Amino acid sequence: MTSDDHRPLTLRDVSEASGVSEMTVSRVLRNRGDVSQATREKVLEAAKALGYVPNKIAGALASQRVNLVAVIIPSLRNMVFPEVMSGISRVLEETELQPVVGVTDYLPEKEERVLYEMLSWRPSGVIVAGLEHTDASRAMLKASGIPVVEIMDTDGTPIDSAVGISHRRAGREMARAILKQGYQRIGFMGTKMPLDHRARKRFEGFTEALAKDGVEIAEHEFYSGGSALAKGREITKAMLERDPELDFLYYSNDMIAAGGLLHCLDAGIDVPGQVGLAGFNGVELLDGLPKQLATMDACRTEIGTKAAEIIAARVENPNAELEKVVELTPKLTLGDTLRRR
Amino acid sequence: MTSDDHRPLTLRDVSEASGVSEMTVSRVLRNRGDVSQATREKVLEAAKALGYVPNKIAGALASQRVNLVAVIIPSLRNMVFPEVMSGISRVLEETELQPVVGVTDYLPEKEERVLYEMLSWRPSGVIVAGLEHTDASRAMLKASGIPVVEIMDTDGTPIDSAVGISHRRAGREMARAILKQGYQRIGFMGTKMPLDHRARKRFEGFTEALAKDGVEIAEHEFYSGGSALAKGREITKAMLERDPELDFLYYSNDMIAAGGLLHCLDAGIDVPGQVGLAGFNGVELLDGLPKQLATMDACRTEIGTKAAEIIAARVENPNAELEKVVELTPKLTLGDTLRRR
DNA sequence: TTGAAAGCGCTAACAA
DNA sequence: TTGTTAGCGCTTTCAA
Repeated sequence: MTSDDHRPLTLRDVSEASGVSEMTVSRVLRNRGDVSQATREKVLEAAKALGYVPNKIAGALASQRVNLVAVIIPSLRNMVFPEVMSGISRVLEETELQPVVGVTDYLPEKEERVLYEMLSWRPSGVIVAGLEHTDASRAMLKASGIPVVEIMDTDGTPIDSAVGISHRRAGREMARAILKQGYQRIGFMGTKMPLDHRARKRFEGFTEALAKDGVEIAEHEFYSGGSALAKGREITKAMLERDPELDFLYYSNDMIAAGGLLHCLDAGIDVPGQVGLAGFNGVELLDGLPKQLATMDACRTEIGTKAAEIIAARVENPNAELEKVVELTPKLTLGDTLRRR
Repeated sequence: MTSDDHRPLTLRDVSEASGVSEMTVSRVLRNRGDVSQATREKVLEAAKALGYVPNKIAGALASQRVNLVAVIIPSLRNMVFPEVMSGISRVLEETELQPVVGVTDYLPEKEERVLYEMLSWRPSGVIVAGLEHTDASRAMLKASGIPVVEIMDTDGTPIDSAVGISHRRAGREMARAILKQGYQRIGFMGTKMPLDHRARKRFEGFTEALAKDGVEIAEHEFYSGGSALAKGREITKAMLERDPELDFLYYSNDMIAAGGLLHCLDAGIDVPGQVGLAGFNGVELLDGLPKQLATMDACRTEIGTKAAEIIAARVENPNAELEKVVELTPKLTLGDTLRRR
């Protein structure tokens, strides 16, 4: 039996192996301060030979600096969030900062737990989806004293700053576009998610703008679970059977809208002549459907990059004067399903 | 100007506020050791009133324990990995352990960097996608002395242990199923990813099994970039124009296969009579297409749960005797596109 | 350019 | 049941 019982290597081991003080080894490994070329090489060589990996736990405690940015999102299975993540990563890769993801499953209490957990690692900043949080979560974020960016949504008051789109406005604009094309008898389908505040706000903006023109939603249905594409087919079929006079269907996301489109094509319904369709999100994933869906893109990557830029700027200079709310403008795509001939 | 310059709270603050020693506060906050009900309440109250969030950096350094599991995957945008993640999370939620994700973008050098970064936080275990790594990465993993589970693939020799499917075998089985239905003139379409070893192994297994029956791939094409659905349409169209005699198309993933299916239906091609189709992955996302695609599911969630279970067991008992390689069996679904009438 | 000492905020181990 | 002491492995600060 050897004495190799896997004690992880420390600076001290590198120090001994290279005959240089721990302090100087530390300086070499961090590229800090002046170190002669000769010592630098000796140290690097020793570290590499031993396979030394620095202990960031100790480093962070000593330096009181943790180059982590907590990113708290509802889910990874909704393509929207991976896209936001890549925007964040792209920006942070240019800096010392690193994103760390936490997932809440759309549950406020879980968000609270995840947040507590992440804050206990003393990150340099927090990016969190949505403006709605438990009181305890808001309190923690405020007390943390670190930059906080709430993303995706701008309909509300941010704790510190916010980057996103106005979902109410998005709903209103879609409603206007639909009315403008002469559609009148409109059905709505969405997820049964009392906690998906953004979908709720879009729905509110949508009905509000319709109401201004004296139009009311003729039918609506909220689903949950299952494959979105299949669900979209299914509930579209059911809704059109209930009310065959419907001339437009608005969906809370592109996936169920795609299902709806496939149903309509199968059923020989003329789209967009007889029935128009629109979704929300602009998922590139779906380019290649028989017809291009009308949709509104949620500026996902841009939200990520902008949020990360704010965090980076605030970490760099905590007193930087930055806009508190960055409202991006979602782009409406009429596609082939929202253009009456 | 107040003295409130946002020094984060420490145990000492809670200790002073509650009149209990730091050590006892620490015990209460961690539910360790015996503490009288009275003290416990005093402490909890003080901690809550102050809004104290423990400093895990310090805790981890002192206890030499970090309840983090590094999960290193190529991408979050391929739905496969979020699904693996949810399997991992589900299991780890029952334990003290927490997953932390790192993304490599399918680049070995980036994997190496991410791994180094994660190991420097001294996690309790590592779950990493694939069996192919740089020498430096393997060395780090071996030297770390923590449990390592390589996931997705079992065609190779794991560093420590592995959970996945045999992609070679998956390719072979698909080939046999296709031949069995009497298809003879087969085209292959896949991603142009020299670094996607699993796709490569499936392709190898596929051609190998065909060769056993004296069949060779008639056409193949590798694409990159763009929306998979649109690409699938496009390259399928091109391939069928080049060789109209093809009677089967095998795709390296379900998304491009779906694009291919949509093209065939548009072009009035009888599927699966004239041309059969198959993909790989079994993405639930796509249920709801006009025809159900033949595919092979990659056991994504199960890979996640099993890998997490291994890590949890090894953390619990480092000497536990566990199987080194867990090979799961992918389920072949013939669907509507691989069944000659 | 290098080194020595002190301490980051917590917990293990032991003492009372 | 509670408290005291001594570090965990680094970095900051200051001295040489």
